[in-house]
Order: sequence, then C-alpha cells, then structure tokens
Amino acid sequence: MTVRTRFAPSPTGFLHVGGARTALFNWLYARQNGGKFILRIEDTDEKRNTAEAYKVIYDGLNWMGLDWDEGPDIGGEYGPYQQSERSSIYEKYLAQLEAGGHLYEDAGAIRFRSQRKPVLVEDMVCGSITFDMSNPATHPDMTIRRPDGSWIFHFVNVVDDIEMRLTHVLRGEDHLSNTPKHIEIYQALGVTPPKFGHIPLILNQEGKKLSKRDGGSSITYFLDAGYTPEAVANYLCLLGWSPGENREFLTSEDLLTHFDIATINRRNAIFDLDKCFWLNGQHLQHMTLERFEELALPFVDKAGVPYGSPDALRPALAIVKPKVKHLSDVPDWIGFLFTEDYAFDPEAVAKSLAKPGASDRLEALGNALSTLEDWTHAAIEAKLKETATALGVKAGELVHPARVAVSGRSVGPGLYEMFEVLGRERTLARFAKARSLPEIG
RNA sequence: GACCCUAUCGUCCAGCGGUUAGGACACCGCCCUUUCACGGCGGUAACACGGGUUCGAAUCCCGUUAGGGUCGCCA
Repeated sequence: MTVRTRFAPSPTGFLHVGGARTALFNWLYARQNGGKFILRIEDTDEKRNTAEAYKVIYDGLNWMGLDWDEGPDIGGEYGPYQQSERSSIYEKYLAQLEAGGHLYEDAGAIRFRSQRKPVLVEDMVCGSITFDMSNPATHPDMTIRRPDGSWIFHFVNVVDDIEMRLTHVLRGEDHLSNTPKHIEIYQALGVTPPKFGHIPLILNQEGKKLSKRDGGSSITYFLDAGYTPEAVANYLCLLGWSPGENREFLTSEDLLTHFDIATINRRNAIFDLDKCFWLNGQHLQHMTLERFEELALPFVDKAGVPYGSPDALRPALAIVKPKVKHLSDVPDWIGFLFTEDYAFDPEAVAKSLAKPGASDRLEALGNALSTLEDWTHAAIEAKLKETATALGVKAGELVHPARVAVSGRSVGPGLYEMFEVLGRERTLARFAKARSLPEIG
C-alpha cells in the first residue's frame, strides 16, 4: 500500500513553525517511503478563504522545499483539495452515519452519538493509549454540523482523510485527546483508521505553546531574517529527535535518510532561537557557493546593491559566505565593494585611521602594493607583512587602518580578500581617499 | 475540575540496571588571528521529590509535585 500523508492547514494568512514542522515530518515520511504528500486546505470557515492566505501557505512550503503531489493548485485524483468545495461529499457521509443511527439533532445542530466504549489509540510516537469514553461530561458527543449547515472540523477532517486515502496522520500532540473521537467516526463508518503519530509541541521561552504573538513563530520570520530553509528544517527535526552519535548538523539529504518519526521523544520542547541561529551559520558555511548565491540574491537585490552582473557579485559573496550568519546581513557586508560612495564609521576612523602615523603607514603600504605583481590575497598578505617588518611595526598597525580605508568600517570580510575583490586600482584609490579625510592629521 | 501526555545542565539532545552522567547552543576563561567570525583547549552547570523492585537505579513500578495538552456550534 502506498504511503499517503498530508498537511491540512487552515488558511489564516500565517504559517506557524509548528505547522511547518508537521508539514516537514509528513513530507519526510512520504518521501522516505516512496509515498505521496497531499496538501489540503481546511477552510470550513469561509472568512479565512483569501488568495493571500493561500499564498502564505504555498510560499512557506515552497521555501521549506516541501513539494506536494496533490493539492488545490495542482489537483489530483481525490480532489477538490479545499473543504469549502467538498460539501456534497460530506453530505454523503452524513447520510451514511444517519442511516447507521449515529446522529441526532440538538438545537438545530447535528451531533454524533458516542458509543461510550473504551477507544484504543495506537500512536507511532506516544504508544498505545486507551481512552475511557464513558463520561459524557468529559467526552461530550461532538457536534458535526452547525444549524447554518456549515461543517465542524472533526467530521470533515476524518471524511477527507478517508476519501483521500491517507495512510498516516502525523500531527501536533494537541490533537491526541481528539483522536479517540475521530476513531469513533471511523468505526461508525466501518473504515480502518490511518496510523496516527502525535508529535510534541513547540513551546516559547516561557514554556507555553508557541503562539502567533511570539517572535519567530511564523515561518516568514525566518525567511525575512535571512535563515536558510535547510537550517530551519535541520533545527525543527532536532527538536525532539537526534540521529545519535552526538550529530547535529544535517543537510536536507541527511534528514531524508536519517530522520525517523518513530524515534522522536514525547516531550514538548522550547524553541531556542540561539541554536537555530548557530545552525544557520553552519549551513551557510557548508553549502555550495551556488546555493549561497541563490539564497543571498533576493536580499542583495532588495537592498539595491549595485553589483552590476552576477559575475561581479560572485567573488564578493564568496568572501562573506564563511563569516555571515544571516542572509539579511549580506547586503551590508558587501555593499561597500560596489560603490566608491561608502560611508566611514566615525568610531572606526577614530580608532585606527586617525591615529598618529597611520596615514604614513598607509602610504607606505600603498607604495609597496603598487608594484605587487601577483594580485592575490596570499601575495597581498605576504607583501603587507613584509612592509610591516620594513617599517618596524606589527602587521596590525597596517591592517586596521587599511581595513577602515577600503571599507569604512572595522568589521567585515578578510582584509586581503577585500583587496583582491576590489582590485589594485580601487584599493589604492581608497587608500588615497582615506588619507585625505578631514579627520586624518 | 475530569481525562491524556511529559519530567537529565538555563535550552535542545545522548543515556534504556553497574558511566568520573556525554554532546551541542548560550555563558566565562585561554589559544589561534588582520577585524568579526571559524577553529582549538578548558570551565560553570542537570538526573523534580518520596516510596518501592534489585546486590546495584537517571534508567523498571507506584505516588506526589510541576509543566503542557484536550474537554467548542475554532481548526
């Protein structure tokens, strides 16, 4: 039997990281088993049904690299894939339950009568749990349809999972207590339930369920802040799971081969943005330059960095890739390489360039570099050190003023790498420009 | 309140009857170094509590406490 999993978000205009995680786990499970991953939009509340809300879901999943085999946008064998268009299907199942004597009316709404028998939930992550359904006070008969004819989540969710031939339902642990109710519907319909897997929740710093209000609870936050999807996926999998051997850095391909839903623990986990941040730096550092380029380009373009052509941009990206931690920092880290109109940070100028003798040392360095044959970072480094020795000063006495001269700041990419990217002409011109600054004595 | 889940450093994860309780993030030193990073070395820091079971419990059982979740005509 082909594995079929799904992600069934409500179009709220917000993709929660917890939602992204369930989507990721379902996607991984489907891909690991040669199965299908289905996207279904649960929009029984029509107010939510807007094009922008759909776009948020599509964009979020696409960004994470999660592709779906069936969905509202691409169709599929068991469509439509949005609940607002499936009412006739629900009517059919409702009639079946009615015929079985499982329904009754209550103030215009339709309720499902519980059998009041114990229900066993065999969960892929939580194990076997038996729910005693005998107390109507704690397990009231659930409403299935409102007086106005609209449908309630529990019912349509089960019907769709049946109709769409889902074999595995991996979802948040907040649904664990709802599962026996869902199983009762499967039983009333005479259908074998799918396998369930309830994954622990993501908590905020206060240990509460991560909500919209919490910073970093939306997947767009990670996108905008310059996180890479591979780092976010890596981090999300690490929450509650470990591949063993103290391994933590996993590429998306590693995740596909190693991640195992059955071995995640049952404990809710607090989201640690610091660790995600660290992982992001690791991924940035380890990925190919091509991938880095692909991810950084939108940020560079958005900031309006005048890099000219991709060929001119590439070397600049190459020298910041090992150092930058957020893609959103890239424009700031490379901007000065593409304009002679870069700003001088007053503090940086005061700390090195304005120091006595700095201008002279810069001149000496400029003279030495003007005749350097091989304009590579290695040769530049050798020449700078040679010059320092000749002047009888430490390399830092040349390095620091030179850094501020060419970049206007005290923090940035490697100095020799910056020189190399700038080229001799512009490097020396910037030395001269810096020496003519009013602050320089 | 009832029901369900959970309980190892501040945080995440290892540990599955015998360990000096390990790794990572964060934090603090030191080293490397052209800044910032990276990297290296070292440090602070945990088995919630109480009973069992056992020759022996972080590991198994029970209870307590704490946290989370569910109990909608939200999804």
